Amino acid sequence: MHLSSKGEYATRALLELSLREGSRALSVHDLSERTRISPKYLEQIMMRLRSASIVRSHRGVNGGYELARPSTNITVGEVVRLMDGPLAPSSCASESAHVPCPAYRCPTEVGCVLRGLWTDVREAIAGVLDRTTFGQLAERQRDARPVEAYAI
Amino acid sequence: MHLSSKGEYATRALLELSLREGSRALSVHDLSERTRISPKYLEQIMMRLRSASIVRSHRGVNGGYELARPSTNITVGEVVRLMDGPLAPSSCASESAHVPCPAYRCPTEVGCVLRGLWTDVREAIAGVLDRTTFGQLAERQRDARPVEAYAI
DNA sequence: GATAATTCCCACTAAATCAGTAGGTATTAT
DNA sequence: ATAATACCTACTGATTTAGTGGGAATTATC
Repeated sequence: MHLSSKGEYATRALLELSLREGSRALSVHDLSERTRISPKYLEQIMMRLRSASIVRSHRGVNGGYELARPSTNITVGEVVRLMDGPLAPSSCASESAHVPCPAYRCPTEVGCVLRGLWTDVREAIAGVLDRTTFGQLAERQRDARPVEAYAI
Repeated sequence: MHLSSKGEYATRALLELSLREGSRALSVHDLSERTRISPKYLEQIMMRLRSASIVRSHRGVNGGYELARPSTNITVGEVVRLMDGPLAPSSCASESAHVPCPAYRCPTEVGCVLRGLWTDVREAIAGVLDRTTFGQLAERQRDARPVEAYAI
């Protein structure tokens, strides 16, 4: 049930952008230093977020990326689905990319106990990720003690 | 967040064994026909379940596999962890295989908002899978309308 | 004791996915 | 004009996935 690095990096990058919402766009170069993600890899991730209209970009000098919508209107679930595919553990339980079960004890899918189980898991995951926005994460981060306050 | 085929097949095989709990052991050959899983692949899966003491085996003619414990005492979470590794989406949120975060905004892990999020997801998944036993699944299956009753 | 059914065990593989890297083009502020 | 940026496509090496294959050991039955 592991998230890919794309999923993890995309959330990191978007949290960073959410924390500086309102200020000017951040270049991949700067964003990669702040998030410690390889710049060329991050570039691909940002392009994918752009084509999904989660961020928008400006080219040329002083260009970069910024959120395309308010951070309170971008859910983690949306981003994880974009980078890693459906949340469901089995495609028979997926809403976004449903594929019917093989016939094993599941002829009509209604009443298949395994499908029921995977659906419960899907809903548990979606319950967390679809209700959490980057606005909330940024708020939690600001409420926490600042990073510098920790002894390392 | 997709389950591997090993995880899915192991649950299918164990559900099948749970439905016939008490009767004599089932060979890989028979089990593979009932679950529609390639026999050689299923063999590997059953061996792994055996070395984890979830099933036990008998060799020779009329040999096969049966549950090593009552089905009410085998959770889906245990099986999924065995076949697919930790439930947590990120290893920083794993109980069973914890690996510290990279330093990004998470110097001591306490108060890291992303870790908090992945921990919430892990708990949501574990909340379903660790509370569901194969005994329950078998019961649900028996309560459902029998497969033959469906029009196909 | 032979035979056939079975688990056990190890090696191999083709395909897919992952996690990037490389290099060039287009755009734009200065 | 220049330099900083995003845009785009292709490539790659490592790992994982989803199996297959073949033979040795064990055991019930004849």
